[in-house]
Amino acid sequence: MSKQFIPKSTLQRLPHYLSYLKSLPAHVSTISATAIAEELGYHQVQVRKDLASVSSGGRPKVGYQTAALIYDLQRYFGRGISDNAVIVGMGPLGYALTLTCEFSAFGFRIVSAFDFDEKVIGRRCGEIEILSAHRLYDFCNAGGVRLGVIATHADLAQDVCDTLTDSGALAIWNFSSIRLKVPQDVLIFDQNLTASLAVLSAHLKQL
Amino acid sequence: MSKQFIPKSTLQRLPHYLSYLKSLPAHVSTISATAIAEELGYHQVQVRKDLASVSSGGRPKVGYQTAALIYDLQRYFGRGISDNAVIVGMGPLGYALTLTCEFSAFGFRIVSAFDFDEKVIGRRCGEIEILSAHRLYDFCNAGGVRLGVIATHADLAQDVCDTLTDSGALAIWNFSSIRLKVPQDVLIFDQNLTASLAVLSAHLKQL
DNA sequence: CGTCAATCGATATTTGCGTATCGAATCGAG
DNA sequence: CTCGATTCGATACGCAAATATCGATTGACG
Repeated sequence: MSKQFIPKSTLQRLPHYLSYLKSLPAHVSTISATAIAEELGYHQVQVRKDLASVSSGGRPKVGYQTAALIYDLQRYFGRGISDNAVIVGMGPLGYALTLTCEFSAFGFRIVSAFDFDEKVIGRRCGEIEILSAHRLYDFCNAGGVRLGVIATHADLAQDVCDTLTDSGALAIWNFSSIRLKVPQDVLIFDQNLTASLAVLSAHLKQL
Repeated sequence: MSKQFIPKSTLQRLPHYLSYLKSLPAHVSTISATAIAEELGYHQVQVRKDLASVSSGGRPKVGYQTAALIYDLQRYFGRGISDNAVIVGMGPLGYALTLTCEFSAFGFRIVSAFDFDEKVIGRRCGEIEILSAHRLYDFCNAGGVRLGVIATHADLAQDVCDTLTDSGALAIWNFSSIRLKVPQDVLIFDQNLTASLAVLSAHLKQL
């Protein structure tokens, strides 16, 4: 188990391991990297490396202890105090994200949602109340919000982003189609659906 | 302009160039790679390489012709006949994707949406009719569907995927959290929101 | 007309990540 | 107890993409 830097690509695979391990029947107490790789379509060496970064190792000829792996993975993601998060832009996409993403499994707590549209302000999305986006700055400043999810239109995204980072947000999950400018210490994670369509489109055209 | 293989990472940046160029005032007739890189936060060499893959080059001391670049980019994505696409799983996420993704800008046409839930079958999402997922196979077979968007729960995803590929789909845009197994010639593009949360969570924890 | 600065495009170099290889450890069978 | 099969983990290699470097071209200006 190395507590150091874990590459992004590894981090993205870890949830796959976790959900796969949890899907195993209870009597499977150990599992080999070979078996995991086979099932998930990864390379066995990659599986060993990935698991080594969060867990304390397996035994030759036996494999890894399923329960210990699950424990280590869950601890890695869930550990520590929950990070407060807000979501801005409660159109269909913001609405869907709020309802379907498992924020809590990764140590996040959605504390509020914001929108500019008077028609949705005051309504609820699940347990979350939708507030006016004009209250965003004050709210974040007071609540120690660390993650901001941006699901607004492109033309509002940079403003919202500035508000979030100015009020102390340290990471932005950006669903808008533009590149956000942020201070150096803020992590931007782009989830640009437009870019994905570009890849798919190009792939089909060049067949 | 190289008509050859364009790497995935480049393809994902191309839409950014396009939307930035379109946002420029009309009187900006030429622009340098340096300026674009500055604005979008890329490296200038990377911008030149990226643009070289779809456009026919700029001139030293002047830069690229804005209009020509926009034309080339749009032609690259929009060219050819529209590819038919279907979306399966009309929960909040499928609903949001259908309404907000600019499928048409990338040569896709959403021909239908599917769900397993009797309560939503028969309803409409924008101009799209929601059909029973049991009709998926026949529909795709008849309609020459090339792209399938999977926004179902994880436990249904593999079944849906099999149906899609069996009926001729060549690319899958996968929003479920599991790894799909597909024939070799089918492209899977994973848009795993869970994996993104993992990266964000890990980043905040290791501060 | 000649010089300088800006910019492009081609060719290295570097870096990050995936993959292969190999020795060491462990368990089971004979 | 010994041998062989399996699996782990460390090191070495390879590839693809990002970045650096450099010469070539163009326009501006004196």
